Amino acid sequence: MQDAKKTSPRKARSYDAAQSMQRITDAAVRLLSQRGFTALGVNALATEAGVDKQMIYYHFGGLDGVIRALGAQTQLWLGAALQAEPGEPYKRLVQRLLTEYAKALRSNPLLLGLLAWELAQPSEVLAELNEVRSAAMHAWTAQLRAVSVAPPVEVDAPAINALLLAGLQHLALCERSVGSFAGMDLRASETSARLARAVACITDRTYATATPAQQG
Amino acid sequence: MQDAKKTSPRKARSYDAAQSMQRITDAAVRLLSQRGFTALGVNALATEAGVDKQMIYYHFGGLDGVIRALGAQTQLWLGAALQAEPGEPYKRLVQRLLTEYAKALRSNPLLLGLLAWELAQPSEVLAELNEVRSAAMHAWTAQLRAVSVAPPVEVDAPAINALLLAGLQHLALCERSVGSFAGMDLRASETSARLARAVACITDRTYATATPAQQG
DNA sequence: ATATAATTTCACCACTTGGTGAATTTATGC
DNA sequence: GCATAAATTCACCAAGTGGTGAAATTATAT
Repeated sequence: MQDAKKTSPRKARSYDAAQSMQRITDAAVRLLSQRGFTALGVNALATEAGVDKQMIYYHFGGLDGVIRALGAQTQLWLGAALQAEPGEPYKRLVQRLLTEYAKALRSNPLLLGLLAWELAQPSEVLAELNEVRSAAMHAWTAQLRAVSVAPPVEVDAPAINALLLAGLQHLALCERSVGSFAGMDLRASETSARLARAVACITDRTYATATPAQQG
Repeated sequence: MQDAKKTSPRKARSYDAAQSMQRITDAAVRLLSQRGFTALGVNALATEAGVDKQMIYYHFGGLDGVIRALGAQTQLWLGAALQAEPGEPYKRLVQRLLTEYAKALRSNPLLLGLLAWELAQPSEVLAELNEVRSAAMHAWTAQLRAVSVAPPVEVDAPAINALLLAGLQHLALCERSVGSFAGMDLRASETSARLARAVACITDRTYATATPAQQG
């Protein structure tokens, strides 16, 4: 009975700060991605983590600290997995980016929870996270712009891309909450493919710079 | 002093059910559009309305009843102000629709509050409102389809329109909460014009059916 | 005028919320 | 082994939550 402590010395410590913090952040992720930000209170979080709520104040200084830790721990803004290929035309690059972003977003319930939270209740902590996220995205697009080809000049590429990005983000949020938008069943199996094709179609035609050689 | 009751018989009734209900729904609109749905509790609503909270249960049966009344009272889904002009090409029609929708949405904080609420906390009552709203929108597009020209067949118009609509809606939500999206300052004066132009550009090029006569 | 129904207010309930002081238990350095 | 610090638990607080029963007030019909 009591030899369990010796067989696994790494796990069976009763007073382990790191483990407690991990439990708390894990529970926060669970609550936020499954039940939304309204369920993320001090009491509920402590209960979900199986820990006294005082631990939240002791280790993180409060709920805000947990949120910040969440941002530091998880990669909320998509890793730099997306790279520009050498001679890739701008329109195809944007298309690939958007569809990849949509896919990544749909499989990241934590980020979706944070985004919904920010839309409903803007706060300083969430603004911090947003700051970091958008800064990363900015740097990433800048690095992209340096490497890849230039966008067409005759259109307002930033506005267009923002609009499409916002659309995909909104549809991801709707899929998770209501499940549909404007009559489209977002949880249907073919929907994501339809949207990907729509993105492709839009980028293809909108970023078609006075094509030197007409094809198809 | 006591003649005030006789001078304005319509207003100075102390026990007026209609007036109480109006006060409550008005207060609900105020709270929801200004402070978000987390501020819309039974107690806060009663206080804001200057009425005992029992009135909420007596007249509406609870908070849900107030929400339903909100949906019935206000026109949440844009009046039928948008009509298709006789020979208007599809792409211009869609463009006009989208920009009008964006404009109307931006000036309707109540609807924005409800949308944000639904994204964060899907509930039955909100689903009802959403149902009504999307049904109205569906009927409206159907009537539109009957009157106006047909959309191009070579593209998935519903998906494209949904994506653009979702983008505008998301940007409206972001404008109200964080104020920016993807590095764009949504509260800047020229932003709405930029977005309108982006929409015009996208629809113009995406819905350009093998144009019979090239102009411009 | 008066009885009755509609409307409003008051007082209270159990429960949850975020937050804190103090005691208790475990780890750690000497 | 022992003092000290770190980590955890417990007990409690004031304030706020949704909700209800019953009394009090006002309108209305007779």
